[in-house]
Amino acid sequence: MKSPSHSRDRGIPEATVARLPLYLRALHGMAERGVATVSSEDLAVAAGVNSAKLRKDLSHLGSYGTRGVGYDVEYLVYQISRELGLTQDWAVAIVGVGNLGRALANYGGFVSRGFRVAALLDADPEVVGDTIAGLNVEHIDVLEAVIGRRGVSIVVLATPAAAAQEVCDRVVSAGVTSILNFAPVVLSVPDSVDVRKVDLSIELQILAFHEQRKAGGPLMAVDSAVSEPSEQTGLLTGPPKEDL
Amino acid sequence: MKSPSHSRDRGIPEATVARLPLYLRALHGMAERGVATVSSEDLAVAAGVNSAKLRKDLSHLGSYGTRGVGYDVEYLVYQISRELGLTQDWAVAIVGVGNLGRALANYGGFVSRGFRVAALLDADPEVVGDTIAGLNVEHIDVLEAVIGRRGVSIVVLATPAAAAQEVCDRVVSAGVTSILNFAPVVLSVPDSVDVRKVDLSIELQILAFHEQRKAGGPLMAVDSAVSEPSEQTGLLTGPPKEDL
DNA sequence: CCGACTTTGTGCATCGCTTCACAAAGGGAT
DNA sequence: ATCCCTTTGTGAAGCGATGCACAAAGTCGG
Repeated sequence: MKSPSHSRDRGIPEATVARLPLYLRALHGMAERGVATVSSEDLAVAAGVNSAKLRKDLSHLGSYGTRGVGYDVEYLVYQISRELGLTQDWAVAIVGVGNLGRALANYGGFVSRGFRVAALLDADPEVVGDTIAGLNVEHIDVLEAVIGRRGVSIVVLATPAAAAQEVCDRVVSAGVTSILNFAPVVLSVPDSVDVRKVDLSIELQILAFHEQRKAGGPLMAVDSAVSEPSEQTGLLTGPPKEDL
Repeated sequence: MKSPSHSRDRGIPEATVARLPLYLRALHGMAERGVATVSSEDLAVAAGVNSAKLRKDLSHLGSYGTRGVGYDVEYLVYQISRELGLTQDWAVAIVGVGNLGRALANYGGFVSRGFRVAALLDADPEVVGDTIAGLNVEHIDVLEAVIGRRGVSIVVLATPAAAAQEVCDRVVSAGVTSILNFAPVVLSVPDSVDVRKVDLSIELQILAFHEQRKAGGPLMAVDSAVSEPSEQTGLLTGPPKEDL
């Protein structure tokens, strides 16, 4: 399920799927502002893409535009939502209630459309029993039961790196086939399971690469950056845990 | 700087750059376990990629392998680190100290290699003055001063969506050209500025899409999706037009 | 009803990334 | 030194994504 484009994906390219949420967000904003119809050009600008690309993307869903006019905002919202599977409610479980897990649990946009946090799980007895964002934190022991009984189909992994693969295995055994992984490890899963990863340090490193290029190009002076410890930054004590 | 591949990038493709951190992480793990040399095959497995791809990626940095033997782990770590610009220290400022900002500030892997949190900034007087991960939270008013004086070259945006563009503009004016954006908005910046975005809800929506496909495939009852435009769309406002 | 104008949907050329497959290069044994 | 084995580095084919450019299709004013 990792492969770029599926045989029977009804021909919706992966690259298009990745952009649909972007269009959807832009459309929601427009709907709220009372915009009734929008041209591919305007929507493309709002989503930060090329208008030809946008039209081609939308054409994969069907012909939902009107030539000479544009797209009906509400209708398009519905069509994209349906295509993305947001017309139903997805039960999500968050495993690992460290700093990040807490942040995710409190993340409003989570619940907003299509997703519902159905469980918070952690191995640490210290946090089990806490209430976060109105949810009780349960012990990881009940993982399988929770997944089964509450119909969890998407699991968010926010555990320390060391625990991620083990939890992942259990989650997969329990029948979950969609995982969003925040732990900095390469998870190994069967082909039938979809894993998407969000990795802060990778993003920073990519930025650093380009930044270095920029600095080295024009007129690289002194590599500043390290110069002054400046005020209180010097006493950055070791952070609590390796937990993300 | 958004363009996929730069003319004078010394020819390192963007796709390759995005994988180098992955290789680096795998190599660090191996170095810690005392592995001296590694073959492209083994490293590829550890990083979750195809071995031919890995070799081609590494070949963009130079010929650092030994035929018949493999790659020297430590040497390769150094070469990749240098290429990514991790041999210097990058000062990072985190703007927006909500749940996510806090989690990021406490993220250990942050400081570990090449990156140093140099400032935490927020607009809310309630949190300004707090100490998080050993750092004092300062008011957003001093943004420009902090960026200038502490040599901040990478800014992490963890503000609410509504504030993101404004903060972004200020950050860019202050001379920052690398931004990691967690706010769910499309930032508009000059071409010379690199923006990478991390967007939880987009990732979830992509997972939902594939999950829906999986559910609809094997033996889903209804399915719809394919054949006809389906009439139940009526519950949303009427489509601009219908039929054929 | 017509003609000018707008905007969609898409064929096509192009581009960059992936993957295969293999020659070239090194190590080690005899 | 020679042969065999391993593994790298890369030419070339294949594949999907991008963006241009335009015909088709629709709107609107007269």
